[in-house]
Amino acid sequence: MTHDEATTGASAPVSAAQPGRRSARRRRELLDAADRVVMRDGPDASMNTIAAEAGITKPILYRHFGDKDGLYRALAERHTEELALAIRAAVHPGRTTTPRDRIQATIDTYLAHIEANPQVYRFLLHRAGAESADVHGHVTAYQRRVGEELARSFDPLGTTGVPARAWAHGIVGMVQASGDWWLDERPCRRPELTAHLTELLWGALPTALATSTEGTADRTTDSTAASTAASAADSAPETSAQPTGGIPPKAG
Amino acid sequence: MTHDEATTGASAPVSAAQPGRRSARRRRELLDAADRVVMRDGPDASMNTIAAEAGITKPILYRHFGDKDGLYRALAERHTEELALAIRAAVHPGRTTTPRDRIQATIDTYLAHIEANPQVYRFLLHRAGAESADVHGHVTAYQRRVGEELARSFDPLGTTGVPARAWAHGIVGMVQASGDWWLDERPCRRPELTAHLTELLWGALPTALATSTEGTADRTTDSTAASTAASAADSAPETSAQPTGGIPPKAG
DNA sequence: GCAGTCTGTTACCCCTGGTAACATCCGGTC
DNA sequence: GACCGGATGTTACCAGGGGTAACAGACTGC
Repeated sequence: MTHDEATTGASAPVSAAQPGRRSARRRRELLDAADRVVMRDGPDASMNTIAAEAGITKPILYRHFGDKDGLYRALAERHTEELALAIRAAVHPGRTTTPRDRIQATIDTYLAHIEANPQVYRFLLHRAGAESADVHGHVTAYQRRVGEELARSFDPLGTTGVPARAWAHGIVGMVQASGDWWLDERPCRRPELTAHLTELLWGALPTALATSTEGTADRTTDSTAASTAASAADSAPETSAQPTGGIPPKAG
Repeated sequence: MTHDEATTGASAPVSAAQPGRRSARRRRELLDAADRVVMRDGPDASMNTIAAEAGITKPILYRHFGDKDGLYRALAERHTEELALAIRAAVHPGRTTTPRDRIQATIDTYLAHIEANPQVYRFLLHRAGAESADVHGHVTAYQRRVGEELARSFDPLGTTGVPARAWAHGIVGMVQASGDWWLDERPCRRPELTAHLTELLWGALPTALATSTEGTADRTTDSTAASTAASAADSAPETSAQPTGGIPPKAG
C-alpha cells in the first residue's frame, strides 16, 4: 500500500496527447525513488526496496528500465550529466582567464561535487554501468565522459590527438583518485588539495624531487603548495560544506 | 519470517583459517583454483564454480575464507603484492638515476603490468574488496596501496606530508585512468603513453596550453611528446603485445 | 578405544534478479 | 454507451547465488 501522492495529479492542463508524455513523468518519478534509495542504502539496494520506495512492485520497474543495469545506467546518466555540465562551465569560462586558472577551477569543481554528495560519487564510481559490459567493465564510463570533455577543451579544433586525450584521462584519474583519498582521510580542506593538484600539473614534482635529492627534504613541497593554497580559496562555486570540525592536517 | 532458530548474526569467525600449517598449502591450492576461474570467467564467477574448479564443494571454501569477500581479498592481496613489489623496485633502483627516469620507469612498470594481464587488472580494479566496507567502498585498496608506496618514495624521511601523499595518490590515479583508457583504445604503444604521462608530470600541460592559446594549436603537444617517446622505448620489462594495428581514435 | 581436527559431503534456507499471467484504470473512438 | 489499446498495477513463480547446518570419513595422538 502506501500509495500516497494521490496519483493523477492532473492539476496542470494535460493537453499533450503524446502517449510517452505521462510515462516519461512516471519514469522520472521512479528514477527519483531509485535515487532516494540508492543514496540512502548505497549501491547495493535491491530492486524490491526501490520498488517499495516508489510505492509499487518490481515488474513495473522492469517494464520501465529493462533490468537493474538499465535503471542504474539511467540513474548514472542523470548525475553524470550534471557533473559534465559543471565541468564544461569551469573549463570554458566566459571571460578570458589564464590556463592555470581554468585548470584549477575545473579541479575544484570536480572536488566540490564529490564533496557535496559523496554518495552519488560512490555510486557512480563503483556501480554505474559496471555490469553490462561483457568481460572488461570499462571504468564506470562517467570518468571517461569527463575525460573526453576535458580532452576537447585542450585543443578546440577537434583534432584531439593522442597526447591530449591521454593527458585528459590522466588528469581526470588524478583528480578522482586523490579526491577519493581525500574524502576518506580529509587531511586538509578542499582549496589546499585543489592547489596541490594544480601545482602537480604545473610541474611541481620535478622541482620537489630535485631539491629533495640535493639536500633539503620535504619542506620545499609544503611551502610551495601552501603558498598557492591561499590564492585558490575562493575560485569555484560554493557547495562548500561547513567546516566539518577539525582533523588537523598533521603536516609535520 | 517463520523462525530464525537462533543463529543471530552471521557468527563471523574472523580469519577462520589460521590453524594448521598443512592447511596453508590447501589454502594456496584453493586460491590457485579461484585465480584460474576468475581469470577465465571474470570477477562474477560464482562460489560454486570456483569450488568445482578446485574439485570440492562450497562449504570448504567458506571454511577457508569466511565469505566470498574474504576469498577475493586473499586473491587480490596476492596480485597486489606482486605489483607493489615491482613498483617498489622501479621507484628505488639500485644505481643512481634522475628523478625523471625513476618516475618514468615506475609508470612504465605499472602500465606493463596491466598490459601483461588485463584480467588481473580488471579484477583488482572492479571487485577486490569492494563489498566489505560498510557504506563507502574505498577504491579497491590496491590503488591506495600503490599510492602509499609511491608517497613514501617522495620523502624517504617518513614524514609523508599532505602534499606528497596527495600527489602520490593523484599520480597513481592518473596512470591508472589513462592506462585503462589506453587498454581499451590502444591509440599508441606503451612507450608513447609512458612518455606522454611523464611529460605531463614534468610540466608539459602549461606549455601546451600557453602555446595553444597564443596561436599554434595542437602540434606543439604532439611533437613534445613524440620526441621523448623514443627515448623511453626500452626502459622497463617487455611483456609487449604485438602492434595490434592502429585503431583511429575517432571519438564522437 | 576415544577425542579432536581436518577433510569432505548433501541438503537446505533466504534473498535477489527477472518473468509470466492476470486484473485494472483511463483516454479515445465508433 | 460499448469497445479497445495501452499503460498501471498485482500475485505468484522460477533460477541461481551466497551462506549454513548437519552429518560422514580419515588421520593424528593419548
